[in-house]
Amino acid sequence: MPRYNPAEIEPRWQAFWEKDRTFATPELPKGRKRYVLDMFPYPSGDGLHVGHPEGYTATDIVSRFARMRGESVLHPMGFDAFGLPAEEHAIKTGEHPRIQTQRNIDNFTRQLKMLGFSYDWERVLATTDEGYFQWTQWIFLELYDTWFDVEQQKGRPISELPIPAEISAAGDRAVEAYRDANRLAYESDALVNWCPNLGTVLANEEVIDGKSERGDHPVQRIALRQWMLRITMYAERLLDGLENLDWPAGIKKLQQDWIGRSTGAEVDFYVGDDAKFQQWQADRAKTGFPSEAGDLALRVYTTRPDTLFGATYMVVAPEHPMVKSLTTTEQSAAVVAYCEKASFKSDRERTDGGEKVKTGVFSGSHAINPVNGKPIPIWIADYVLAGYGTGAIMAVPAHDERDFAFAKQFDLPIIPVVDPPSDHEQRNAILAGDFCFVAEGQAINSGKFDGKNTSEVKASVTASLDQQGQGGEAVNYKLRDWLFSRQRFWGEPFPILHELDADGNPTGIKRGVDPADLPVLLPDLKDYKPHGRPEPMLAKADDDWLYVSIDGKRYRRETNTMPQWAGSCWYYLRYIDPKNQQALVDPDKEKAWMPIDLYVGGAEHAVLHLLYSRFWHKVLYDRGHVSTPEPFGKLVNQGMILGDVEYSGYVQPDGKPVSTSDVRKDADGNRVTKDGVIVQSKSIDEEDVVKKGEGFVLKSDPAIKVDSRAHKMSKARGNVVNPDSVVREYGADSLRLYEMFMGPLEATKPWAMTGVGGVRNFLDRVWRMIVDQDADDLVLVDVISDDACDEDQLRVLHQTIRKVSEDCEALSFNTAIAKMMEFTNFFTRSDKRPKEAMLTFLKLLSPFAPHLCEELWHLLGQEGSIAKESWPQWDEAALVESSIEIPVQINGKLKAKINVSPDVTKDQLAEIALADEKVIALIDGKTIVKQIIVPGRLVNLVVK
RNA sequence: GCUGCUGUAGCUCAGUGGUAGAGCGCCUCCUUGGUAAGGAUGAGGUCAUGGGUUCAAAUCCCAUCAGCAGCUCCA
Repeated sequence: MPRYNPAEIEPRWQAFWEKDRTFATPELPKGRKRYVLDMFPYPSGDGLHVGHPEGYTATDIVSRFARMRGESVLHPMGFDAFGLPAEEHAIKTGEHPRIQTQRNIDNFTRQLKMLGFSYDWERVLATTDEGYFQWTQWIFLELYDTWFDVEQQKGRPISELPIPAEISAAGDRAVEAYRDANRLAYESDALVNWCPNLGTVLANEEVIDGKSERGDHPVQRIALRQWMLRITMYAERLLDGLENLDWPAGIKKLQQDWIGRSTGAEVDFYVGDDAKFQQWQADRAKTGFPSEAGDLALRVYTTRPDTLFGATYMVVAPEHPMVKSLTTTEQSAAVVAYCEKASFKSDRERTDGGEKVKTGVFSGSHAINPVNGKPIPIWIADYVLAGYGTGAIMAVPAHDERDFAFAKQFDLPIIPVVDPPSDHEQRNAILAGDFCFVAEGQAINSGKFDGKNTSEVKASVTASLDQQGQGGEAVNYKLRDWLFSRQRFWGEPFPILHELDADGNPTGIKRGVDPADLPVLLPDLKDYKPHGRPEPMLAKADDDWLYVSIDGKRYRRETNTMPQWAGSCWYYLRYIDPKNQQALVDPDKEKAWMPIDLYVGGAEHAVLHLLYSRFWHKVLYDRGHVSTPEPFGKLVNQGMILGDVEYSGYVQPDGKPVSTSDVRKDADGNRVTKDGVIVQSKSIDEEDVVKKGEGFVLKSDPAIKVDSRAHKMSKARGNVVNPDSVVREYGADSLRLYEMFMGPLEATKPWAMTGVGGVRNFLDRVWRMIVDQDADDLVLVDVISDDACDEDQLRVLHQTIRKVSEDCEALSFNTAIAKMMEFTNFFTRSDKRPKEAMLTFLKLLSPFAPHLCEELWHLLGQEGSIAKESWPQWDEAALVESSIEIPVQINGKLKAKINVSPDVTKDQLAEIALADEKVIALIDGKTIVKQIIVPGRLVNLVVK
């Protein structure tokens, strides 16, 4: 009884592929190349979940398909293995994170191999490998050695940075400081989440609502010395580069929005002694608009310079450097208190403070509006962010929602300066200053600009400010420099040394570790518990590690570590040449394999990983280490896999069910009925519900509507599906096939275990199409023959070849599978199954269900791996049917069908249609007004 | 609030102006000493709703409704 038994077949073929090195990649491609990449996983302790194999199966099918078409395919896998969970585990158990990490990698590897993916396992890497992070550190040194030439829009070696004469004159220290201020990797003070109770610095994701995730302790924001990467210099190129990428439009837009380019003007508002305003203006007219505003002016950035006449007050961020100098003695106490309070709020609290009630405090001083010489008050408020633009704004309450809300709150004047279109519903309210209008219109209350439209006024105001040296055009980006250091143990150490003076204090001079001395390994620690000080974990290391002497000078190692993003920024390059000890990648190999032809991963990496990688890649490109300006040519996001559909309804405290249509959310977030009775959510068995109209209702009471939806898989909900158990019950080929059959790759879709059973049935059917499972031995069914296909079989076969080929290219795997199911249904009904057709079919199915196909391929007497066979070609001639059915419509409605040869002409078709009995009856006594005849498609008669 | 995506059979989805389809599930019947088995039939659709364009609309246009996802003080 030789039944289909994946548990026996699958491990056997996996062992064969490994021994045979079936999927070993050539060092250099022969002929056409295809680089197919999965976003590599973080090897968590939970192992794979069913979301992982979705993308992995898709890329595996593409890779196997491309190989069979004669292409050289690079299809590697690795592990993004630095990360917080391993460190948390180390803190708890004292076990080195490397041990736990390796255990998890081993488990992931086992699971991935169990699924039969055709990775070239000889290229596997982990970001935690010393031979890997050596080059991560090397790239950091390259960033450290690079400055961005704005003129050329290009990163260049720091040795080529032009040094201004006054800096050279000030000596070597000044030159070095100038260089440091221009490097792509630089140090700066930045706010971190310091938790005094835990005695450690926390990552943003470890902080929830201002409390630590672990222990619920308060978290403070304190400034700490940090490494930053000057990604902002590449903003324009990161934006431009998106244009030619074959990426989902949504991801491109997310990146564009994240970069957030806006154009407007910078304007200086005089804040000095009133008496000297005219003198200042005259000076400015002579010198022009300086690069720094100086002490006498407050510089703002605005995208609406046309509304300058409506600026009735100014706001600076609490962190703005001029807060102190702008604050008067009387206001001092209030301002200090306000700023301190703001400093305890995280960015999140400041930006999503519930109802968005504006807070602020008056500084006591005034600025002079450059367009009309009028003094306006300067406020300090945290709705203005220090990090965007200049950290200060001119407030135009009539035409900006936030300024409007603030002006209402603090009773500040509102002057409309843009007249909305005359048909605007709120026009009178806007002109009265009672309503905010943010769109474009005609200038009013704006002196000589009155009557002009917004874009004209923008241009003329900017030009006139420029002439007076009080403003200029400016471009701004939302994108911020990348905070690149973490105060953690389990990350790449920075290859940087800080020079110490005779007393052991830092001199401020730094040097990179000599590339020959890389990698800088992590120190051995006795334990991984936080040391309780707001500084990095590596400061716990022994002096042996911490201090270095070079040429008689003493240095202390940098103790920050790199963030998890670092290793994932360039791993795709290392796969090309994973064992190279001379370079991060051999240039010839890099040229031959890059760019990546298909990159598949989750949409959660839409912005950060993909933007950071592109940034590093562009720096490497500028410095001549890679040959393509962009790394990822085509990107596809696989959709999320949700848990099985669940039904739920609401019940009152007495157990009485309530229809979901009668349940609302009250102010406290409770679910209540119309009468205010709080109800409980209750899950309902699938058998107790029935479909009615749009939704589902209780079988027992159709008036009660219930919710039906699939939820995200989570441990808490208990709906996580484990690939190990699916493979055990159904086999890897069934899991692979089901993941692809669920729906389009990009769609979010619910898991249904019955569906896995469905595709398993299909594979069983494929098995029985070829194997006689009723025989005692493993023999073929007797209907397998050496005859040729008949016409219908040939057509079905070639239709299938075409559909599967086209769908594999287009990543529409679900429809390809549906077609193969049809093929199987057709041929199992057939009592003559030509062997040639079976072999061709197995080749088509082999990228999807490789184990089963290898097995059947051999049972049909073939040698070698089916993975090495060439992909079938379809024959157009075989697709044509000898007779086709043509619909005949009367007035656009289908009334009859006629059978004709596919190549009949228009006239013949009309003749045949008009001779049809049904048609004759239907048009009897009527006049044919018009005949629409499309050969091969239809006949439509318009009659009266 | 803004943006994007999606509404076709019980479920998951094909179908880009011309006959409403597939797979799974379901019903009924048959076969079966290897049974979460196989075979054969069949039912099931206001193509979310309303309007428009057209000889003809699931498909194009407008509006509405519903669901999902993401973003949100960026001056």
